[in-house]
Formats: sequence, structure tokens, C-alpha cells
Amino acid sequence: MSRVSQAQAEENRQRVVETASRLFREQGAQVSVAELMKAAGLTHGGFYKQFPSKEALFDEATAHAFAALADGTPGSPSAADAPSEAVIDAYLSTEHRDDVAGGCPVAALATDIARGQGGPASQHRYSEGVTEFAQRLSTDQDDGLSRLSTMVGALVLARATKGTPVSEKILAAACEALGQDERDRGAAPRSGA
Amino acid sequence: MSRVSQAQAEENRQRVVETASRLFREQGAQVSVAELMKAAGLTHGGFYKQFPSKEALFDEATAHAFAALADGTPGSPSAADAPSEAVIDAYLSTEHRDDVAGGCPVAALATDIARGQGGPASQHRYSEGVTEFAQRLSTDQDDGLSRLSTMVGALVLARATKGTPVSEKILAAACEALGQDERDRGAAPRSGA
DNA sequence: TGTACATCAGTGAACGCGCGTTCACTGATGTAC
DNA sequence: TGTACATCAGTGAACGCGCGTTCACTGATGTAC
Repeated sequence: MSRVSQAQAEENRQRVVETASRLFREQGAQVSVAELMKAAGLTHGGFYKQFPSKEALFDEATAHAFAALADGTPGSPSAADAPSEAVIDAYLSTEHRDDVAGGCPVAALATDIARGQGGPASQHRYSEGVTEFAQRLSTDQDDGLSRLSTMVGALVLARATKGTPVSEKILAAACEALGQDERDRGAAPRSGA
Repeated sequence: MSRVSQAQAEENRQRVVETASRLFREQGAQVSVAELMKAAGLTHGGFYKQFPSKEALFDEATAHAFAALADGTPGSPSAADAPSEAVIDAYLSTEHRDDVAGGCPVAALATDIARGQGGPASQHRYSEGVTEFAQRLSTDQDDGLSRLSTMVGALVLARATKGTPVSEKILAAACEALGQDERDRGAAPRSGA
């Protein structure tokens, strides 16, 4: 292949970032550079022509995932303007549970960020993302942080218990609890019950 | 040192399991065997006299952490019989947030378990642990799963955002939300407000 | 517009390093008498 | 109880392997004229 047009190079670079964004969410920061590049259809040797280090790619991939989240929860009604109710339903669906790679980076990257994988840039973007997401879930009486905690906790637990009956129960319980909160606040209940 | 008494050997083995239980919670399954053994005061060569593989130790360390959880939430009022309220307060404290190694394995190991680190034994024990913990938080009207989701979500998010102001806000918001749930159910509120 | 050449994105082999695991060895422990 | 010896927990060096990173090389791209 050797040299490639500037446009093609930029496209390749973007593909690496997108691929990394998915694989890091799915498998964590420990995915290898070789695996990352192969998944993007390239060989690992060229990596350092585009990125100064693996950590730098992690930071960029994190930013990419959060940019997608800001537009609308990935894999859900795309949704800065969608009602919280629809966002919550999509968030707590088995589809979202099963789509770690394309799913919410707040849930997928929490542990990696807490353990200090990636640089300060990732950590900062992560905290910013948490605040943004909570704001989308907020109401006049609530800053959205506890609802976000319930959603993230339920998703993380449902993923860790996937394959056992409790996994679906967790999603349902969280869904119901958040629906009840809606009712308490006078909004429309999620179901007719 | 060479050979050591059977009692000493068993004590050493237990120390490795306990150390691993802490380090795996803190840093995940990627901690090296050498690091694990060094932290337990041994050299890495002897590891395979006691464990068939690193994964087997992960499984045993997971079981160990959950056994401690069953006795009482680690680092909290030790507590199969403690009121949910006290358990929740301790769970959502900054002390628990800052003590990943000694803290709740449901929160600390969720991502590692979801990503399939450790064998089926760990996954099974994890799901069991989730069910047990939820039961301790349950009431006549609630199976405890949504409250557990809120607690785990808040802890995980507070850890990932540690160092930014939102970290403490998350713990406070979850605490308040769970306190309000208490009130809704007719139990004593957490504060006088 | 066409030609000559410098650039540089991508390749694939190689680097040192730390990983999980194995092994020959040690010498106090545990046992047989 | 005392002696002789087999056992085996722990040591430290070594194994192959895959990691993150580097580098000489390639040849189409982009540019200077």
C-alpha cells in the first residue's frame, strides 16, 4: 500500500479512533495496539504515525465516545431533546446491555477511568460527561445524579450478571423505580398500571 | 527459607488469597502474579505450589471477598442484622469510595466479571452475591434490586469522578434519593428535614 | 499541462520488557523405626 | 525419646510469548518548475 492520500489517511485515522472507542468500551484499556489496528484494517506498525502513544488514543477514543453521547444516547432515540422517559427505557433495555461497544461510555469506562487508565484528559472528559448526562435527566427538583446512578448501576450489574435470571430483573426493577419517581413528581407514568 | 510447616504454608496461602482479594478489587484482574506474591511477602516462583493458575486465584479471591460481604459490608457496621439505613450510609460514604481494595466486591469487580476475567466460578459467585445483597436491602414491597443499582452506580461513578466536585455530589444525591424512598415507604427518614 | 522529485502513510521485522508458567534446587519439616 | 531420611513449600533463574514502541523501507501522493 505504502503512501496514501491525505484524505484517505485522515479517514483511516478516524476509523482507528472509532474502532478504539468501541473496543475500549467493550474490553477496557488493555486491548492491544495490534488488535486495535487490525480491527481498523491496518497493520500495527503505522500506529505511531498517527498517535504519540496508546494512552493518547485512549484519551481521543474516550472523547469520541462522549461526543456521540452528547448528541444522543448511543443505540437509543437520538436524544438531546427526547423525553427522559424514552432515554431511560432505551438505557435499561437488554439491547443496550448487550451492546457494550456501542453503548454508554459512562457505564462502560467507569472502572477504567477510576483505575487511572488513560490520562488526565480522559478523567476530565469523563467527569464532564457525567455532569452533562445528569443534566439531561434533571428536573426542577432533581439534579439527575441519583437517577443517573440508578441507570448506570443497573446497566453495569445487568452486564455482570448476564446469563442469569437476575440480570433482566435488575433492568426491570430499575425501570420501575425510575418510573415511580416520575409519578411521584407528577409526570406521566411509564405504564398504565 | 525453603520448607515451611504445614500450618505456616496454609497461613501463607490464606495471605495470598486475602492480598489478591484486595488487589484484584483495586486494580482488576490484570495485577501480575509477581506483584500479588510480593504484596503477600513471597516470591512468585512458589505460586503454582498453591494455585493451578492465576485465574483460579481470581476465582478464590472473588469468593473470599463475597464471603466477607455476606458477613457484613466491608468497612461498615458489620451488618447482616444492621438496618438498611446504616448500611446505605456507610456504603455511600467517602471512606468507602476511597477504600476500593477493602470495599464492596459487587461494585469493584462488576466490570472485570462482565468482561469475563476469571472463570465461570467467579461469574456464578458474583450473581449470587448480587442477589444476596439485594435481599438484605429488600422490603415487603421491594426486592432491593433498584436500591442496589443506585448504590453501586453512585459508588462507581463517585470513584470514577473522584477529585472533581461532582464525586461528592453523586454520593449525596444517591443518599438523599434512597432516604426519600425510605420515607415513601413509611420508614423513619434519615434526617430531620 | 507535463515532468522530476521530495514527502510521508503504511508495512513488517525487530527492540527490550514483563507477563504467566515451569523447573532444578534447598533445607526445615514430618515420619518411620 | 532419638535418629535417618523422604517430603515438599518456597526460591530464583529460565521458558516462550505478546506487549508497546521503533525503524528501515516502499511507492503513490503532492509539489516545484
